[in-house]
Amino acid sequence: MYRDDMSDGDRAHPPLRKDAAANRERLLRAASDLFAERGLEVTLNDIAHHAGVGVGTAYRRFANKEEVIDALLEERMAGVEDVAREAAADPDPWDGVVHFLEGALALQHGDRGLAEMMNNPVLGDARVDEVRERIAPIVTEIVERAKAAGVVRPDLDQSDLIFVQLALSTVMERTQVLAPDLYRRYLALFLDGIRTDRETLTTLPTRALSSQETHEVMTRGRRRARS
Amino acid sequence: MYRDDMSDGDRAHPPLRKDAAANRERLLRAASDLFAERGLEVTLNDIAHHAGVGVGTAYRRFANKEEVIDALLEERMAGVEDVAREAAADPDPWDGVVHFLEGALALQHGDRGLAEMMNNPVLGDARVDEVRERIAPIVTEIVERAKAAGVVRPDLDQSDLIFVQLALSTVMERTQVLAPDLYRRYLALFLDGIRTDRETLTTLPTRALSSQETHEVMTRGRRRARS
DNA sequence: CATCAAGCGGATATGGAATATCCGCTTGCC
DNA sequence: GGCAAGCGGATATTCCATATCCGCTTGATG
Repeated sequence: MYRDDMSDGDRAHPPLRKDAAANRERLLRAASDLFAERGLEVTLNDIAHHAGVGVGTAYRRFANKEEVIDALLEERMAGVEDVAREAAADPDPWDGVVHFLEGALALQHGDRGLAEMMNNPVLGDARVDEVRERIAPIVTEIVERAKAAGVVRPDLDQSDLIFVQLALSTVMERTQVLAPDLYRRYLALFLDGIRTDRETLTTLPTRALSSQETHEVMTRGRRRARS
Repeated sequence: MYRDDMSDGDRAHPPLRKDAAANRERLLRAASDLFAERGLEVTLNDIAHHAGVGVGTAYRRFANKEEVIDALLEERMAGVEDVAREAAADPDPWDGVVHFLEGALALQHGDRGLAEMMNNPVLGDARVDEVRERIAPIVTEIVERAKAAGVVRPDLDQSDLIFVQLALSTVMERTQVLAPDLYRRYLALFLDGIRTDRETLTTLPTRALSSQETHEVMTRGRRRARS
């Protein structure tokens, strides 16, 4: 199985006219912005508008939204893979674990679309799944190495990092506006729960939210009602 | 005996005919089932069908879905309040903390609608908010008591229980089908991160998911695509 | 047991939102 | 200068949830 040899969408088509190619780029950049900012729910019409081109142009270049997502987000997921590799390569096994979680979450922090992609089993099916499968063994390696070094509890499992990441991403999403870094507080708590070194407590990196703020976060959601 | 004048929702209405009152009950029971099972996204039409009555009947009794939700879920939220009170009354301050988290999550575990209600700031506005405000001080008490007793880390905050609950509810929802109890594993990890007693590790209550299972969970979501 | 308002069912109208197309006009390219 | 390629964006299409309407049925009442 080889990677797509042609640089990008050119395939067997006659090359795009200069203006058309430029518009394609503007569309991709607009999509990138919007996905990061608002998540994958933006419409192709939104993207066209944001790019300053007509809807028709958008639909002439991309059959549908998934095609745009695929074009953009496989590369983003590959970024997660890089983080995992870096983490696995970290000389200190414990730092590796921390590095992976912090890195993966930081990426999602800057890109809501990526977060949705990673944590929702919905869009951008095939290619993203493939990346996920490439990442899994690296995570296993990170965890096994830390266990072997005795720095994490022996009953920790590779899948635990995935689910903790999932859990924290929810906190992240929900507090993104009011307290964008709050998720790091809970990451720290979790890390203190998996370390073998039980002597010291990590200093929590973020202050907790006040009652008032908590109430606001749990109350004013921006996620649209289904109804 | 008869003549239950304005005891509940009747207001200034003449009392319902016997069959109509029965249907109203069936509708509420059906709604309760469906909310618990499928969450708040079910339609009033769904509810009517499940209750074995026509759609018209449903709309004659309830102006819209929110009215049904309000009728049912304020009481469910009150259940959470009870759990908080029990927890605050637990003789052991540490057990109180555990009790609250386990209890709140267990309630959500059996009722998807309740989970959505608690964690989504969307539907059933006014009354649920009010309950939330009644719960907040109890949670504060639980946490403060535990801190005073020295059983949890001093930098723990009342709001932390809320956000941990939020984080875990995501795991719970995502694994409900394949591994309904998995969330308890992560609850245990968090608890180990919160305790002051750093000598022992809690035995994790649930086995971790295999790679295969993890992949399945992260892949086959049932949450509808926005697209 | 006759009467009739209250209640019922469910086909269907309404509304809204996202997706996708069409067509008259413009523009890069040879 | 000619014309295929490209463009804009109004609009058709699809889908789905919400809500209504109306001819038929039924419980309550005298």
